[in-house]
Amino acid sequence: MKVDYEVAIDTVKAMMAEPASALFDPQNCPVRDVFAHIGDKWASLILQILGLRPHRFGELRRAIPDISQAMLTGTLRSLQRDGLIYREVFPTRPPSVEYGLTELGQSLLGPVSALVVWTAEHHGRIRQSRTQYDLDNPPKKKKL
Amino acid sequence: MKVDYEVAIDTVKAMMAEPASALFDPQNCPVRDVFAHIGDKWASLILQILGLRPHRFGELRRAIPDISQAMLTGTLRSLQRDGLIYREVFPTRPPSVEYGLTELGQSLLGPVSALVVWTAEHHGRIRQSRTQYDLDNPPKKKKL
DNA sequence: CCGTATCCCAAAGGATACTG
DNA sequence: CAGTATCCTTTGGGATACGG
Repeated sequence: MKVDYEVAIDTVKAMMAEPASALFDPQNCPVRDVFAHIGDKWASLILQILGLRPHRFGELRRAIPDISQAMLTGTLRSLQRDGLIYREVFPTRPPSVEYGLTELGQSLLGPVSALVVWTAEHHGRIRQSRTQYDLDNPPKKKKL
Repeated sequence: MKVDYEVAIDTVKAMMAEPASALFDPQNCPVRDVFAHIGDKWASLILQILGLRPHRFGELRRAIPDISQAMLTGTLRSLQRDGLIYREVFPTRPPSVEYGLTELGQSLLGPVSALVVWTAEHHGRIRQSRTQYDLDNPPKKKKL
């Protein structure tokens, strides 16, 4: 599936132009709502990993060494609640649990990956910009 | 500019396949780094608004009624530091300040808008999924 | 092996008052 | 008008220990 960025930009502009656009309604804003999830520290990473293939709980832990068990469980729950991933329990001994993308999650993988690609391409320039900014704006001095 | 989601997905998969991929390096992961900014509660919203046209500080405040002055200032600083927006001061009395997208910010608008469009299209299904999940998983009971 | 519960600290974020 | 400083509350997220 292909997407034209110009069209997407215009679509969003049109959404914003509506009076009382949902985009500006703190209660009902899809952007804040969804970005709050996929934008969090771990969710998009998990999404990408599950995009490769389904993983078991322990596999995910090993794939993301610096995540705590509590956060992994919590993030998976949240994604599952949103219908982006499925959770399947196999009644083995000891039990094993597999996570994978639902169709909805799969459909999210495209736009998110596009953003990741942008990110990877421009990361250097962003870091450069930060360095420059910090040079121009040295840590402030207190009044004497 | 058009983007093929399949290509983006494959690109990211290739990035993840590399041994010691930067994507899994907590220190150097562009995804975490950039998502931490644009994924935050306000940054993407500001990006979209500035995509419409440059805005003054007060205009932004009015456009986003539920943002505190401190958060607005902080978010703008962060975006400026990353080189996504510019800040221009007009020496009027009283002074006025204009914010707008840089070229880099403009180039980010496409991928982010694509994600916003996805979000708007699927928000209903996500909310539905949440409701269903909450029905299936009633608030837990304490042990007696 | 998976998941939950608890505790605790650090950072995010809001309100308000003050300055250039 | 724009921005800073301070205070205070809420949340995010890590460590650990325990239960199914």
